[in-house]
Amino acid sequence: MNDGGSGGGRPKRADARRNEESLLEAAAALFVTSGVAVPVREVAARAGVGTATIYRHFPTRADLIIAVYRHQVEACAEAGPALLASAPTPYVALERWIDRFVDFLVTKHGLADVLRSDNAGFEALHAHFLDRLVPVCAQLLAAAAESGEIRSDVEALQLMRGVGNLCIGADDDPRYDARRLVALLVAGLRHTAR
Amino acid sequence: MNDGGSGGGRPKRADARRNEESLLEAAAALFVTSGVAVPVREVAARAGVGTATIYRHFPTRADLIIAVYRHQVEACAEAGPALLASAPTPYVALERWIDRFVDFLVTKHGLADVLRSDNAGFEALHAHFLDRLVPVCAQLLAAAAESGEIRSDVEALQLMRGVGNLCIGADDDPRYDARRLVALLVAGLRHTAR
DNA sequence: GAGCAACCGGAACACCGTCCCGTTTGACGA
DNA sequence: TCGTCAAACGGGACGGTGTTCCGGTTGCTC
Repeated sequence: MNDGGSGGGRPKRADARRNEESLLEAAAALFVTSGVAVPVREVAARAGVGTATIYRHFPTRADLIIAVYRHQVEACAEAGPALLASAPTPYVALERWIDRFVDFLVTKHGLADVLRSDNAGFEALHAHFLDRLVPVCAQLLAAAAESGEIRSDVEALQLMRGVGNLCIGADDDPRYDARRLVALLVAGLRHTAR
Repeated sequence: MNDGGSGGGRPKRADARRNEESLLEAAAALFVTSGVAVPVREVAARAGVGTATIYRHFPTRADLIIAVYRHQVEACAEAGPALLASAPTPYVALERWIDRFVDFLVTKHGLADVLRSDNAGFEALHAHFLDRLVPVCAQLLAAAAESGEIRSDVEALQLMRGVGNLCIGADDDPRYDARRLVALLVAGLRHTAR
């Protein structure tokens, strides 16, 4: 999104890059304490910039969220093939990868809440996250299907959205165990006992 | 909540009852077209009353939603025992009842979106809906567990919330099939093939 | 028909996201 | 080193939404 200044065509101004960094830092901190829906003004205030600046760097809230969690999503995506290689069976790899994805969602207050919506301007967020992760999930699903462990008529996108939805509200109600329900959902993929 | 006037202690004034009716009617209509998150002013305007009036009758949005859907929730609750009696096995009854619950959620735009939140003032809504439906669900679960069809370590509250969550955003994305995922979740309750 | 309390409507307030405009400041060439 | 100018900035203005307050109105009762 930005370039350090070495190669590119039109390097950003130094203060602009500094502000972008400040905003990312402030957002990351506030996301932890107040959730991803924290008011724009708060992020701007904490970063020591004006409200307009945040829009200049991150036109929508989704852009900010993407930027903050980009590397974590990347790590999750890369974990897919690794798990497939290391786990005893593809199904186990799928289980573990989904578990990791759940971890990612649950530890970010309210991330799942916002991941769901298509209607808002969150399509960008949706697009980025899913574009990166759905293929990984699809690979795991295909492997597990081919090994005969699970049914083959469920698409990765569906599964991911289902998992995402199940994680909504997971962190503000101790009686609700998202991980448990996700495990149930994944178990539902297996061929039923008959 | 109100009394027609026959039995009770302190009958409401006629205009108040008229307004409450108007509000319910307006809300029901707008919920269908604009979802349950329709602005308060719109409901008030359509009912031909002031904004304060809506707060007088329904202090929170949850109260309004409860009032609008009260009889449908009731019908759903009553369907539980009926299905248990008519279905071939308790598990099938559970399947059908859950399906009915999903119908209820999906046909109301955005109802599930709001059903999830504990943080807001939606606890009342949560409380009412769940208080009424969880016991029914628990009964079905217990019956299916006793007949040996499903595992017995999943609580009704968990299942209901999971189903509710899976229904979020079901009506604004044709590629997302909540019913399908819920079926998967319910299938996950069965004992795994080994 | 009069009095009173319940009730009403709309304006006022608070909060949030978004956009605009006058000002500042970093980068670069002279 | 210094002047120039576009990029970037900040804070305030705007529109929309939920919530509350207050003066006026209206139904009920005696």
